[in-house]
Amino acid sequence: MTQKPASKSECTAAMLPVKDALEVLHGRWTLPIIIALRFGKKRFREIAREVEGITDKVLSKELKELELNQLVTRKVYDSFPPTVEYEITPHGESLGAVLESLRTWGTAHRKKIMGRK
Amino acid sequence: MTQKPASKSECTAAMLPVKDALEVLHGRWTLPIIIALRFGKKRFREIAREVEGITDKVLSKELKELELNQLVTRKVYDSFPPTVEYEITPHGESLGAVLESLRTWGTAHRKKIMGRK
DNA sequence: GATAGTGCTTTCCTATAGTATAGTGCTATC
DNA sequence: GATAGCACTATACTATAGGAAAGCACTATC
Repeated sequence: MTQKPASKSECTAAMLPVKDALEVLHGRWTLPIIIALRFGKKRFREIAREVEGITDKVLSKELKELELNQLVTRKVYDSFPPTVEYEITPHGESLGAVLESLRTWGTAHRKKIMGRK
Repeated sequence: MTQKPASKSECTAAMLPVKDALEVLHGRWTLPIIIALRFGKKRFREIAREVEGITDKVLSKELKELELNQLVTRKVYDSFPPTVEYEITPHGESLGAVLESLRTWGTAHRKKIMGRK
């Protein structure tokens, strides 16, 4: 699909939203967290346990970012030991299609590059 | 779409290829380069001019990575002033669908977060 | 009354990505 | 014969992501 003469503005326009999306998905932890939450709402400690290797500091930071991006909501029940629930938003759920296409391509890529598995 | 009990292995399996795909797409420059090449084969200097801000060193490194990932091919014509042509492979082209879904989601995200534009 | 669990925050440190700048061997042009 | 273009490579720096470890206010349990 080799197209038109390719002006700079065309490239930029084509790229901006893609860049936005990738900025949301980038880091090492964003994805594992989102995927964990796609299986149902969870508390801080639960996420920390499921996303192995992450430190509290980083998890806390990532969750803040996800909240800013309106991908998850944070509900605080101020009970005796603090209870905070994180839940994915509809907007977060809408990442499903993106994840699916990444998964499809990633699978093909993996076969291509690594031969198998 | 809140699903099953969510075992660790399920999450991992769901994630691996997605992670692979994101690893290919990550960095600041990969995408601009790929998009530039989707408009047609180009020489080193042409890419350098189109992807503004990139330095030669980084471009050279990124192109090597893309070649390793079999997303672009490198053809050297050993003429008087060196001529090297980079062209996207079919596998590289197959990123189109991914890019498209990233673009779609990114557009929605942009509207949601920034209010407009 | 010591211990453990909760959801964080703080400090300090390292690794990696990216930047800036210059240089190389060669040629064609002025 | 100076300059500029080509496709790189080299060196040395900065910025950002993330890691390790501890602390905090609080409570329920032993």
